[in-house]
Amino acid sequence: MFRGATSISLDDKGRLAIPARYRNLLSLDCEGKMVCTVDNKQPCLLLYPLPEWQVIEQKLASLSSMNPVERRLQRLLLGYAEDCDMDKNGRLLIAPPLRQFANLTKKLMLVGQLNKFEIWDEEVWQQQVAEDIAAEQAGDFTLTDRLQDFSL
Amino acid sequence: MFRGATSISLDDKGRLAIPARYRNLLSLDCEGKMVCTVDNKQPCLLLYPLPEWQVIEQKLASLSSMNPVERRLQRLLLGYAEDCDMDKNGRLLIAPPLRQFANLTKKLMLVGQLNKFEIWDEEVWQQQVAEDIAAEQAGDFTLTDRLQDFSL
DNA sequence: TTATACTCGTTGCTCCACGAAACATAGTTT
DNA sequence: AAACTATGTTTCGTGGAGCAACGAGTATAA
Repeated sequence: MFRGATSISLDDKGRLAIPARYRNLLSLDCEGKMVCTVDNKQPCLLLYPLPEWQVIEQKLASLSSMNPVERRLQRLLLGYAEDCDMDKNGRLLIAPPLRQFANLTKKLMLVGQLNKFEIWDEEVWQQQVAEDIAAEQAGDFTLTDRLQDFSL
Repeated sequence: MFRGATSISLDDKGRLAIPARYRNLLSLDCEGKMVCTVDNKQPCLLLYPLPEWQVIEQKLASLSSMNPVERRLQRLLLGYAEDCDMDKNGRLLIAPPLRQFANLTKKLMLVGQLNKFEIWDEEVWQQQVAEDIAAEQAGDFTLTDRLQDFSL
């Protein structure tokens, strides 16, 4: 699956060129069809190959639109969701609302996260990483059940 | 199904041009026949393809007209419901009472929510989204059972 | 170590499709 | 019959998709 972080620049139309090393896999996996939406906790975008996205959509569909909290999640994730298809040059267009949400300007980071990518503005990404490292090294976390059994 | 938010302007007759990418699906799904009504929780409109609406109508019919809360829901949704058919140019007319309910003026947002669309005045939508994001990022929510297992 | 070839990322340009607004026609009501 | 409303048509402008070329960085070989 997808790993690694790449620095990429948007062109003046807001298009993002997928690194060559991911293109074959994406063509096979989903014919270049992907869905981009926002992360509900962080100022970054999430980019799913279509099959992966459909799983998410299923989950969202099962939420109750009468419950305000669940409705809010639906509104955010579905409202921002956009189909993004790779063009013949391996690029995809990021819609203006999404760019605005993640503060994307010129340089961004495309970060492989197994079944999806995260898309960060490069500056925001640098900051985020710095904070994460500081927190880990300070031992600033509460051990959850799942981390108990986690060995690297 | 339907996803993504699009900014659209009403023409001076109160007509709304459905984005081209939805038109084929809508033609196949319901021959352009849709039903528009109000949302009971938010100042926005709900736009259902006819088959989807018929499901809703069934559910509404099954509510008790003796229970004041259920009765009120029936009155609102059924009272405002209007048939909206796409014309030959992929546009549909929003009746004045509906426009008034959602404060629609010139610019609106058409938001795909799986089996239906939401229609918001653009300014109101911006505000709503800003609130939703703030609430999510602040961790300001009560975990429901369904959200416990929700992973993106 | 240096030179050459190739791949990949970036940018500029052109063409076409879609959306917005204005205009035109038909139908209805008083 | 006149005016108003609803529906259909046309035109224009903007923005997105495709195409091509340039440049930087890397690998390979002499």
